[in-house]
Amino acid sequence: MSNDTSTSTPAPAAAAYAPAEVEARWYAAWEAAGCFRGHADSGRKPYTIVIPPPNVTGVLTMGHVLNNTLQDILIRFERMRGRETCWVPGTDHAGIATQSRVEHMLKEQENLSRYDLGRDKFLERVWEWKEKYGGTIIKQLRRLGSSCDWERERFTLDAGLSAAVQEVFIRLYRKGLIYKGHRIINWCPKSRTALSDEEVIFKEQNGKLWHFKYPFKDGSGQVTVATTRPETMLGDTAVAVNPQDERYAGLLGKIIVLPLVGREIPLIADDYVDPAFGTGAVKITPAHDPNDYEMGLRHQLPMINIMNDDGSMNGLAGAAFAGQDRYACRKAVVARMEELGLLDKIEEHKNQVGYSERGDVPVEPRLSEQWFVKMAPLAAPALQAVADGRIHFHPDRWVKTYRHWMENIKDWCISRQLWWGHRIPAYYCEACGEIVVDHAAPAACPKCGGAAFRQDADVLDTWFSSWLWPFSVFGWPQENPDLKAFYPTNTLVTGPDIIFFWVARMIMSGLEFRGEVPFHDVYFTSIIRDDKGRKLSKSLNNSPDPLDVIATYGADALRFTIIYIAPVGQDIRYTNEKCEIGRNFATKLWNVARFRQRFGALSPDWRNLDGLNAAALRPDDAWILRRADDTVRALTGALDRFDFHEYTHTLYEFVWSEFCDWYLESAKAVFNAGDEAGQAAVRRVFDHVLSQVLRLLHPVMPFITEELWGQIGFGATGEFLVNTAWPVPDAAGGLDRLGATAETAVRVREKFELVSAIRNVKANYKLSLTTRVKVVLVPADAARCDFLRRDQASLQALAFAESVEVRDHFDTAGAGPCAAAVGGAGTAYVPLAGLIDVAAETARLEKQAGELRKFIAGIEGKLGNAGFVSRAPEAVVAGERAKLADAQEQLHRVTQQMQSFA
RNA sequence: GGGCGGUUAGCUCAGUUGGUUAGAGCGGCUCGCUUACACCGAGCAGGUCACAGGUUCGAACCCUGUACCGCCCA
Repeated sequence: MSNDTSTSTPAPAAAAYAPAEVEARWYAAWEAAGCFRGHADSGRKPYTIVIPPPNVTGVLTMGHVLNNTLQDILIRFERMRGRETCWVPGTDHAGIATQSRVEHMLKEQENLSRYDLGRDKFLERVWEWKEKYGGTIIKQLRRLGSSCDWERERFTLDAGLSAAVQEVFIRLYRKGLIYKGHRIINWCPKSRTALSDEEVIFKEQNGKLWHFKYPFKDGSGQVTVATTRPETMLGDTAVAVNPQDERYAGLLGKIIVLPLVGREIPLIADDYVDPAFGTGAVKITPAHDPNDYEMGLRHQLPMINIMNDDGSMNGLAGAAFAGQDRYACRKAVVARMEELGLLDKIEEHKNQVGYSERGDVPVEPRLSEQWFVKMAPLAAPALQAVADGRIHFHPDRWVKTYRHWMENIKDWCISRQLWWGHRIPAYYCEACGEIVVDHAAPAACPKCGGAAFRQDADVLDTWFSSWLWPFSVFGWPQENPDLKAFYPTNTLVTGPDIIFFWVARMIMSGLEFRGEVPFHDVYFTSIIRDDKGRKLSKSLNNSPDPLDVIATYGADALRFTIIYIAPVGQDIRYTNEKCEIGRNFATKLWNVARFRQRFGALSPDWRNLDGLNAAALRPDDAWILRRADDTVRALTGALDRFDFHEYTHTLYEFVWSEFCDWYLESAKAVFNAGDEAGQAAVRRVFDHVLSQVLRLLHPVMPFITEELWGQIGFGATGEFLVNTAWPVPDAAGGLDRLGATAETAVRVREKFELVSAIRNVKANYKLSLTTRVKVVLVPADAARCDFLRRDQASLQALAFAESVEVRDHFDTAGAGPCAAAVGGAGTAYVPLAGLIDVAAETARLEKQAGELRKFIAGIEGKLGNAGFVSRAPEAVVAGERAKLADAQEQLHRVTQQMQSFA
């Protein structure tokens, strides 16, 4: 851009596109103009997406880039198609992550723990932190170009969303679907809270299997048990064997004296025990293992919890071990057992150890009183909604994963021993202990009349608010126009890693509380990996910062690249250098615009082809119009099918390999030499197609397309490409009437192939592309002859020919040695006086002849097969015959040419 | 142990209901400043489609099995 006002000719735009300034300018303009706002009352058909709320402690990652680019593509596409789009952004409060972050900060900066501050003061500090740092990722999403409706930004701890959480808890409690119970749950000793099953990540470890001898009380011997967790023996209340196991048949019912503890425990039989594992005898610790817990219930065994909430041993573990960390205790137990001669042996053993997702320490299964959601009744309708197609998954194989989980669903532990989150709306009567679940503590206890209540100290799992997101963001439980207009939402874009955490639960809550599915389509994204196929992680230091990438390549380039390289349904291997794909493409586009601007103002009638007639169009014009139309069709279909790969690849191919490589070059012939009428016609076609390209490209590259749309002048002042209509394919045969038929397209393509053959001849003689040569063109037949004669100027320009003469015959004998480019459309003779190397030329033709012969042999093989001729569809057989005739004819021309050298 | 994906050019990946001379980008080689673009253009090379069977007139594509890699669930 030039600031020079003294001259009317602006300085030429730079050859390379510089995204930074353009991106900042347009995003601000869009937002200021309210382009992204969804209006519940517009009367237009809504299209809604709710963002998978990123963690409020989070920063933008490449995963977010992919996920949000996909959502933005859909939103921008549907907006251009005239839908009332609403993309709701926001963040979740991330209970454990946020609380730990602030606790860590307090410790570092003020040497305070949350207990030092107390609950209320601590929560004030967390809110302060949230206000200060919690908006990071939201700001970063703007840099990416995400066209979210920012006025609807939500946070899971907002008053409205908190009201929804409370309402849901109360309703489910009253319905009997939420209960409080003593269960074995997953305990994170680092965060000191219960976790749900989904928050446990199993890692394979090289552990050990310790074999301990447990003596019988009667002195008649002993039983050897094998365990991976020796410290838990302090809580053993039985030893179990399989009832079918003959080794132990006579020993059942014997009493064992538990070493180190002295407790008397029985030898029992239970089908659950696998006789093949270890010694076939298993120590049973009901308070510290889910399977043992079940067995404990079946056999009414005592359940002894031997650990504190931080993973250290408590008094029930015995005085010798109390206070020790669980792993220190493990060593101590083994050492003591060895001293006592009760350690039989130690084996190497690979096992799966559950880790806390957030705390990254081994989870301790622990008997504990928690709140649960009874899931089976919620799962049934959710299963049905996916089974009967009210919700579609893409790729649809995820349905199996979903179904398997839903059919084996377990109750959901929703209470967390944290302070940051939605406090459980349960009140306990101080007098009698009665539980009252309500919006507030009652005035009097319904049971004893007592007036003193204490609220449950715990908060709810963050996902217990996220699962309401598709309707809580619109104000539920208040009925209002937003909710009515925008729920159910249309499409959810998310990673398959949270299919259980979030997707499945949203479907359940949507059906339970709204009686309607929360969305109709779920698109599961790829997972981004580095070039070695490793997951991106902080510890590997292989996570590129998207903001750095945007600074280097531009947001459009990043967006385009990440979609372009995403394989269909597979993980992405990403490196920053791949963004060159998008950057180069943006530059290409930028230069198309620069090229166009050199040849006059925008055609006034670029919007459509009305009033054009076939006679005014060159074959090349007809070809590009037809190809553009094909492209509109293909891209619309691709986006409808969530085929983002096809969308970007088809677009790239069309713009680069057809519009730029051929049409633009062909247009030069007219722009540089044609008459005014001819130039106007080509400008109009060029502009029409370019307008389609910019619109088609806008969903994935919003910034540069908006910039060029404005620069070229497609939009009136104040009009945004964002709000411009998506191109529609030709419906009424308009293109056919302009001669832009499929047949024309084939003929033009054939002509281009001939041009390539001529260029090949030049390259073979080390002549530069632009070296002017004479070309004598002999078309393959009369129809092609007519066709090629229609526009020799294009042929001449594309081939960089000094002249092109179209003849029905060429006597090579008279003209002397001559190179020949043989293509389907005909033979192009290139007399290269003094340059012809007969041996090289023969070799080149011989190679082509070899290829043709191989091809012919293949087809002859097929056609010689009686089965093929009689069974294959007629059209296929006819097609093969046509190809054969064509190839034979070409081969004839090639061999003839070789003979001319003889 | 159960389930799901993958195996196509040196690398990363396409390949629509079985009929293509199996494609693209990057990388490689040879030319080239042709006033849109060297973040470019032209040309070229490069693949027994993991393996073994089967179905079919015809298989990268469908079926069975095997091997290896990855993910999810127990």
